[in-house]
Amino acid sequence: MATIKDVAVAAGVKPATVSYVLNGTGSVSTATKARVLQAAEALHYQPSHTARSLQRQQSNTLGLVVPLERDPAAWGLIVNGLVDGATAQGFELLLSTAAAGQTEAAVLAELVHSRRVDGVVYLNVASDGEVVQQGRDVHLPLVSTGRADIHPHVMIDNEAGMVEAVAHLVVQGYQRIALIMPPLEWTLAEEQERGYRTALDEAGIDWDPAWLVEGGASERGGYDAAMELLGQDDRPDAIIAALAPLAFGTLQAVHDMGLATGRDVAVLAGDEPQGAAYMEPPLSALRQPYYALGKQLAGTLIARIRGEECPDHTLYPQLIVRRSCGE
Amino acid sequence: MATIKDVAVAAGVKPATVSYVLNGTGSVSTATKARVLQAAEALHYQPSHTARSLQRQQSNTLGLVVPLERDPAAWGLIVNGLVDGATAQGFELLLSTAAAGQTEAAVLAELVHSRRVDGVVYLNVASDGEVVQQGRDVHLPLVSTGRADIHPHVMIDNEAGMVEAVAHLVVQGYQRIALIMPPLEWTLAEEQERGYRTALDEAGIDWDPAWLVEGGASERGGYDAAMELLGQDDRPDAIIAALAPLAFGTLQAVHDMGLATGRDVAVLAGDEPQGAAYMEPPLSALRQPYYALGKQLAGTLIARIRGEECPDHTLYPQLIVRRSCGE
DNA sequence: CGATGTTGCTTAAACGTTTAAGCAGAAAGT
DNA sequence: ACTTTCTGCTTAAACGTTTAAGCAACATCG
Repeated sequence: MATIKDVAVAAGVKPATVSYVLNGTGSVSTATKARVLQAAEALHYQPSHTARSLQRQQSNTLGLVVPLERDPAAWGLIVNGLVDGATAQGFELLLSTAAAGQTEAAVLAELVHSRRVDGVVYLNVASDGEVVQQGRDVHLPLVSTGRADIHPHVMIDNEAGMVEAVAHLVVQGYQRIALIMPPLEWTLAEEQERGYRTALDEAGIDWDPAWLVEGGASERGGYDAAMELLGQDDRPDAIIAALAPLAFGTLQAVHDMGLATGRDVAVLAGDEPQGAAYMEPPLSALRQPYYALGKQLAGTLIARIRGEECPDHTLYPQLIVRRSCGE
Repeated sequence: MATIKDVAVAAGVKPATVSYVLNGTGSVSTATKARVLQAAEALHYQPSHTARSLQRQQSNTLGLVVPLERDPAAWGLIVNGLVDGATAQGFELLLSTAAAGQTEAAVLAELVHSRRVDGVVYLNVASDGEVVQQGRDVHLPLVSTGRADIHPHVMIDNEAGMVEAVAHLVVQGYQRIALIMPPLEWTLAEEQERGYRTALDEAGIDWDPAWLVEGGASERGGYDAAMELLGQDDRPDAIIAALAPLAFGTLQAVHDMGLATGRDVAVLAGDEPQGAAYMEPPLSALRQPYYALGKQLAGTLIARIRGEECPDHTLYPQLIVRRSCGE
């Protein structure tokens, strides 16, 4: 592989001159410039990213601490957004995840201390108390999502999304609206619950605490939770399932109870699964802006790295109304 | 950030000694060793990955050329497999994609010449003739999928998957089996068609060329293709849709023609969408081993990098039978 | 015509590691 | 007691860049 020295020799100059030509810094005669460019071209020369990083003390690379738990659907889109956002600004993306027995916090620390990235994206800071503290200590640019108290951040306003969903159900005439929540330790649970309460209070609707149940993150959990809800005396006439798997389980439960989704009980998913439009009935859902989240995270982090202004951002889920919550 | 020099000073030795201690090479007295370790600990010293890479001429990093077109569902799983496979062996993953107006081949070339990765994963080599040639030229370890003639590779045997699917439909008594294919320039199209023909020939069933239609990659394309198929005089009694979106479009078309999926016409997806089990009727499908693909790609590439044996691998789709193709 | 800039290149240091080679001093063998 | 071998450290070069500083040669100016 050709180095700057090879090019220098081929062009009959010293490496420094080659560097000046290639970077457009320094003053070089047109003749020399031409010879250098030609030599570089002929040798397929490309600077060693490693050597350049070492010297310049920056790598044009964004680090991503890959979460241990990855919601498969969301995850792919977030990575897409990140890589596109990074590439648009000339950055690349380095993925790092925990080896066996390692915590996410440790991965972050390693990434930071290895000095091979100019900044780090940390998803779901919330889930890890240790990291929150560490995030503050780190002097390397860091952008996160999931906690509003770490700056800069990009948030998805799940509360607003839930408010919109509940409000829509209310307008449709539903009065007994239940919510199957994700694991309570996820900040998502808290955010959605706030939205749920806010919307119902605002509508002046009394709600039964028994309509708020945790379903975990699995289809099975959603099924069990929905069965419990539907078995109540005063059973809900609408169920919001926070996650896609919970919604699947719910649909199954509604069916098994001999009820019809959309007629006997409305179902709305807090996260839109692929093919939601093709289920029977088509499934209403909140469409989460995962791609935009990734892209914005990259953009914000790069702004931060460059010392530009990097305001916090908030993105909103979009309510997609289909037949599973009436027509 | 602490460097090896800082540690050396703190421990009262020279940098080389620190290096020897930390890498376990060289002979150092236990006393000195202890002092060095303590100093390193106190300063939170971690070697600069960049400097180490420069010196060792290897980075413990795998490069991934991120395709321009990313099937969102598959993509997330493949990345998961890659990152887990890499991490398991102490490697990290660098994502690189084309900037505006850049080809995938150019990204590959840049990645290779930048000398910041020890090997490259290239998905869908097939789609890009330029890359095939380049792949052969590159002396950096390269692993691919999608073309059996580039070594090493990890393939998904789509032909076998299709044979299994068709054979199952035949056993179920279906005789007029149609196939909605992905874009014909994808190797997938060719592989699936081979499987389709093989299975039908083996079963001694005559098939009508009109039952093989291209549907592209969108729901709309699947809808149109299915409408065309179902409008024929001798309409098929079973439709295999190569991709998830094609399957969605097909389901819609069956419905719009006033037919019942699973009773009037069987539908089988060549790629299983999330929630397939919860559609009505539950959708039969080939489950693609995307995660395993990613993991194996990483494993194979690392073996190649280490100079170990790295045989080619073949993975198989798994047929998941549900009610959309009879009971 | 000598002082002053400017142009175009070179020299050399630096970035943070690793590692071959060197070299004292101690232990061991003759 | 004198070589030899080991132990434990240091010196210095190397990896491939960038960039400040140096320095000729030449142009410009009073």
